[in-house]
Amino acid sequence: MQKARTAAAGRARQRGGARRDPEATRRALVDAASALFAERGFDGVPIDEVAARAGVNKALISYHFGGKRGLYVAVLESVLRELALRVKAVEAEALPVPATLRRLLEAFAAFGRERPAFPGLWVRELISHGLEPAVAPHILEIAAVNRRLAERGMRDGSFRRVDPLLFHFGLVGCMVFFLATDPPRRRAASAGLVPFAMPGIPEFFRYVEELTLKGLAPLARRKGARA
Amino acid sequence: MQKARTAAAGRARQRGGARRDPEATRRALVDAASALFAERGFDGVPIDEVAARAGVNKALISYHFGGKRGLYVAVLESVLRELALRVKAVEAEALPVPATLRRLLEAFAAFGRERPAFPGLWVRELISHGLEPAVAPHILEIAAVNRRLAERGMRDGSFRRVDPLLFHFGLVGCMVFFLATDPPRRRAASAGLVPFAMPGIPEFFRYVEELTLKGLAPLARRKGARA
DNA sequence: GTCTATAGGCTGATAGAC
DNA sequence: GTCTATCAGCCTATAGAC
Repeated sequence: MQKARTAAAGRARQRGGARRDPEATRRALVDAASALFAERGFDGVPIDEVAARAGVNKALISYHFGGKRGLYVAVLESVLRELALRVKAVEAEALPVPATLRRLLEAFAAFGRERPAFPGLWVRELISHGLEPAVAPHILEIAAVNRRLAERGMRDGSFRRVDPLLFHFGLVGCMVFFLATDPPRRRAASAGLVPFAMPGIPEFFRYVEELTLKGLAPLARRKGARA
Repeated sequence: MQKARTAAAGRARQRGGARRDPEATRRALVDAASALFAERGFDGVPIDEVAARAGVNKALISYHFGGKRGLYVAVLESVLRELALRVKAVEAEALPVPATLRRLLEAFAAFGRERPAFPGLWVRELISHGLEPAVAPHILEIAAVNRRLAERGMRDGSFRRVDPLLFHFGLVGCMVFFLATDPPRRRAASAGLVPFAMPGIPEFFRYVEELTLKGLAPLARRKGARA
């Protein structure tokens, strides 16, 4: 929890009207909302609680973000921006295709590890409200990285002919779904609802990596195609 | 929409107290709720509306299902039961492994076509509330079918060594995620938020089939391994 | 079993002082 | 920019008549 900073900021501004640094207020709100929404979803969190955790007044949510939904979108936007950044960083490493694929998987896995509740938040948003225009650019950037990877793979002989868009959706679909359902899967396992051990994220991601590499390999096998 | 039947039932019982067939009431409620929840999610639908659409009084929801949440669970249970039934029917066909895989994909695709909003409903539920004990058996049955398929594939040489559970999650993860996000993807495309044509369900499912078959094929290629 | 009517809780938003 | 106070809306659950 990065709650310490937030609470301190709240205390610092505790009394009095127009104090200072509206940007800090916005950030405190986004941080608090980020944690809370991730845990319980949009409908599960009253704005009073967000304001309390941020150490600011709830009226400020309307003032700065135009309402609860506006704050929510700001949260999504900030997190997805960061993910897109990481994905682009992987592309910039300019490694061979199989290594890039692995680094991409790792980037998503790391993201899921650091913010375990966010993939679920994102999937719910996508299903419930569709692609929010404010976050669309980040999503498109990620898709573009994946598509370029597929194209490069076809060019250099790592992959056979494949639709880059299908490649993209297959890859992120698997990953995001698994990450989003990991917390509930873990809970179901602990609750004894399931008669087997649930696979973990690293295990599953390794499977996806292997499946992708082998499934897209050209018919004539290449020396470097092993996982 | 199967609304005709529902509305008729409602009209038929329109006036008076204790009328007849409580089972019909329950079914009308589940049908109405199924459509409404699928469209707008649990929080998006007031029970008044469900009752109105079912042509019964809203108090009956508490009476028969113990509240809104109980009705919701009944909806999930009924739909997942049907999906599990279809999946088991595919297994009972006892076709060769690649054909079974294809029929499984088809069963999911058909399900998504007939109830386009349900995959989204299910994913949201999974993420928000975890695996509801009432539906867990159906989910486990589906997983079991997939696991047995993987095991059979390894036995008869269609597949190389693979963890059946990873196989299951990879397969349903891809499918369910794609189905759940298909409606919003389509909307995003119509809204011009995206600079390319979105792939359709049949296209994507064919890709998954091919990727799975080739990705899991033993190193020594087999004659029947082509899609 | 079904319906009517009502209560009670909670929530998001704003008006207006500082 | 920030805070206090308040409002109006909506939703679920139930008591009780038929």
